Amino acid sequence: MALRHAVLAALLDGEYSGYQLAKAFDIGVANFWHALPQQLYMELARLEKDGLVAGRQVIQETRPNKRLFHVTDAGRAELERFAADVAKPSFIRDDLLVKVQAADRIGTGPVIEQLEERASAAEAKIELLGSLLRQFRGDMDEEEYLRTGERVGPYLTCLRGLSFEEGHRDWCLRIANVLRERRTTRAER
Amino acid sequence: MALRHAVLAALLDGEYSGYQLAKAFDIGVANFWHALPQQLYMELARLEKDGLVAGRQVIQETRPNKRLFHVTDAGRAELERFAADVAKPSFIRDDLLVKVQAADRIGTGPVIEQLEERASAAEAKIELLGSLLRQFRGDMDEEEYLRTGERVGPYLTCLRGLSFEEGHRDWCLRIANVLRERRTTRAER
DNA sequence: AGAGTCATGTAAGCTGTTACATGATTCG
DNA sequence: CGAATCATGTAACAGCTTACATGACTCT
Repeated sequence: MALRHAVLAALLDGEYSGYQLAKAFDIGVANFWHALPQQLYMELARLEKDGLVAGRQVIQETRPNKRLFHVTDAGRAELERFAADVAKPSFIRDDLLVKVQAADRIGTGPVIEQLEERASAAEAKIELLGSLLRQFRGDMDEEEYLRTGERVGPYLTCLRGLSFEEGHRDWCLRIANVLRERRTTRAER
Repeated sequence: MALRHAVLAALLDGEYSGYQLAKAFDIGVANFWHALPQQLYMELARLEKDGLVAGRQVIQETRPNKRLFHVTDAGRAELERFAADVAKPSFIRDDLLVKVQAADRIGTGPVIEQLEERASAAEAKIELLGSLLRQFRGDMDEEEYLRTGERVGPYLTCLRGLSFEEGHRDWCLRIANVLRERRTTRAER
């Protein structure tokens, strides 16, 4: 059970509905965990049953009703326990890298295109994370915020996301160039 | 079915047994896909049944017998098809980042320790990848190898792995320092 | 003598994805 | 008027992890 702790950690800063959580898992939380909305609804139900989160119904008139969840003391204790035991190594799974591994044994055209699309997507995410980080730290500069800010957890994970996306973008562009040049060279032979 | 293509891509460069593949999935292939040996044995059986790989028995005297697999023409065609259709976005799942997200709401001691262990592990992987890359390119320098080398796919994915590990190491060390300084500051209050 | 490597699998259980299901409101 | 947003779930299926099972050889 691993999604469980990601949900608890994401829910530490206030009340969220399943729907809002799903959006968080698409932006900031995506830097350390990926999950689909269906999974979140199921996990929230399980967490509530186990007493690690509690929800309250909010009746809305112009919108469907929703349930807002927060972490209970038992939930915080569970996170504490989780933080202390050994972490599994992180792992990557990426279709595009599989394609690159095969790149010079198959047609490179579509792979080059996808590398460039990925680079654009990474660029967009970089900008998104940049503004998220600016929002977090307000008027402070980064060093000051990291020393004195109230809540730095989400800031730190976004920093990792930012560096990941930058590395990803640079690699995609470089590899796209390498493959394109190799294609030209071959065509000339 | 996603592991399937990772196995095909890893198997492009010759014959491997399940056991050898498992080791590859622990080093170079780990840069784009993670899988346990059990999964590989199962996947190889399925791939063989579907005619995408073929295996031949090798009888050994001082070692248990083994089966060496290679990609068939049908397998190569399947990879080609795979490379052309849209790639799912890559995603990360990392326990340690979950802990960092929660960091200033729980005890940071164990998290700092784990960050430093991770940094060492990343460092070890960086060295491993460095020597792998040197082995690949022989006497050539990187640019020359990327322009003229016979088979650059595995080199390119290792480059991504290298940059990922470097980013990971740097982040771990920086975050460990940030959390440690915040702890000291709090203790002084 | 004990640990590690070589070598291959099965089975149970847990996790994650895809497809299905519904329906009002708001924005362009 | 169509698309996106808000809002929550169920069910079937596919994929992954953990535990079990075996056994010889080599290195320290």
